[in-house]
Amino acid sequence: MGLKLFNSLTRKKEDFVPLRDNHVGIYVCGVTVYDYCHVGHGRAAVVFDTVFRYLKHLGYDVLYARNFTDIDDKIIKRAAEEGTPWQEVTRKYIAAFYEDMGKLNIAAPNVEPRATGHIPEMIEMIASLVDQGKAYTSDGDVFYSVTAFPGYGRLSGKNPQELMAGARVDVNEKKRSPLDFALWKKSKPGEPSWDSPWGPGRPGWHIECSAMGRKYLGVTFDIHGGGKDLIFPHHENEIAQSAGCSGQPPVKYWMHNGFVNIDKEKMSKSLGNFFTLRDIYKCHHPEVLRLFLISSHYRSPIDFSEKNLEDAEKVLSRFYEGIDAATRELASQGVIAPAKPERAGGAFMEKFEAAMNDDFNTAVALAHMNEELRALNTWTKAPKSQPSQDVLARLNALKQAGQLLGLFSRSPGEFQAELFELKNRALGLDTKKIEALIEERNAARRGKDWTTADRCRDELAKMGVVIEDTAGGTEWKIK
RNA sequence: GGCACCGUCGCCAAGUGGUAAGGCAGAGGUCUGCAAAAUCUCCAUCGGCGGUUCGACUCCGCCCGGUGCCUCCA
Repeated sequence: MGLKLFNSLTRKKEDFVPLRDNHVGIYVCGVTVYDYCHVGHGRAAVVFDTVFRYLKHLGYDVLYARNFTDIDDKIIKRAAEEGTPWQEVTRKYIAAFYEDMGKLNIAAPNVEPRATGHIPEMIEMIASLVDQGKAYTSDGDVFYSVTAFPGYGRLSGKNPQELMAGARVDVNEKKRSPLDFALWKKSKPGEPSWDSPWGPGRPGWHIECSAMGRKYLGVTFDIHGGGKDLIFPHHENEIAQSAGCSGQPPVKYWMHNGFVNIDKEKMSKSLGNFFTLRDIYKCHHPEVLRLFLISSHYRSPIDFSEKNLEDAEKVLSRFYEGIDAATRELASQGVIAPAKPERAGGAFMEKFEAAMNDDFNTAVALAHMNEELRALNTWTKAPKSQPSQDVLARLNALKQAGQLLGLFSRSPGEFQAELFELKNRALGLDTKKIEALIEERNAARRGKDWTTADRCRDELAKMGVVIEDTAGGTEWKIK
């Protein structure tokens, strides 16, 4: 059974068939670099990173492009606010993007084009549209004439007539129709500008994706992704431009991820209810955030809350601990599990792939992983129940599945240490005191002085420390 | 107002025309001096009302409740 994915254009789940044999071209709208990324940006990045990883896992030769919008009104505005050149604004936030997204274990796309690096390509497309009579110039601006494109509204399910009627669009005398959108914007004095056949200016937002998608992936490519909020007008306009230019549909499958909500409301700048990734990282492990983000289907809205992150942390810790315990048990039998799992098979992998093949159903994939973890734990407690080579294969499969989802990027030890660090930042625990208490308790236990032993444990519990007596000694962690 | 989408156990979250995955929390058991961890068992009839059907939570209609898009937005 092959991959099926939901195509926003047809609103149906479709069999995925690449345009060119084994090659897949995928373009995802990145971010406009004028501020720090929030959880919503994180979700989009995680969703398409997971798609990217999984397509490669299926054996496709994937070419993944994700852009940076590094020139637009918001950037110019931010530069003015910060009193810095606009190039400094984009430099700063691109660096922040890599830092924040890197922690989410987002793999690098094959190409990361920037709008400002592709002005000639955009100008060429705009010129072509003007030549074809599908765009017009107006006082130094160039607009796309939406009425010239018969399929307008198909992706977003909108009717141009109705859009026109209910147009709340700004009144702009330069435009022939309120629905027309800018391909090229005349620059005001002091604003960044590029020379063009229509005078100095800068590109409109939509044209960059059309130009860069075409340049790197071809006139028609396989998958175009982005957040649901980009469907209209951004992607609708992109189709109009690209198809208007070439006469060909630019994209075969459109994929859109759902929003991150806070109390059922969309997380957004204007509502002010957003959390930046770097804020989250102050209290939560990035991989916990990633697990949270893939714990529901990518097209559904997902409610961001402290409780949900805590749940995700418990799940992730359980995975790491189970993998760690199984790995140790195997090692004790002289079986060494490789850190990087090889290509795995087996019943579990088949179920995992079936889930992922069903429009990237990560929630079901995780359910299978939980079941497999339970089986693994059962073995760890009773190692004679299965041959260790079989267990090694199962462990490998579980790790591989997790890594396909961008999880298990650390060793169990690293993960525990990072989690400890994070939690201890708030508690500021006195490690020496904890170890002294544990020693006191163990001394009491040796003397069967259970009252003292329990008192020590209660005291530790009050500090937020949980202890665990194992065969190898007493271990402790922060609750 | 127009167009979409959603409403599944206390919480999170899959799913389906033939009687509901998984996680958290909870109850009980095993293990443990006691715990913790792990494991086992238990724990929902799917917003409401009609209809279609041999059979619906899954299809249709209406109602109630919630959200999104229609302006920049992942």
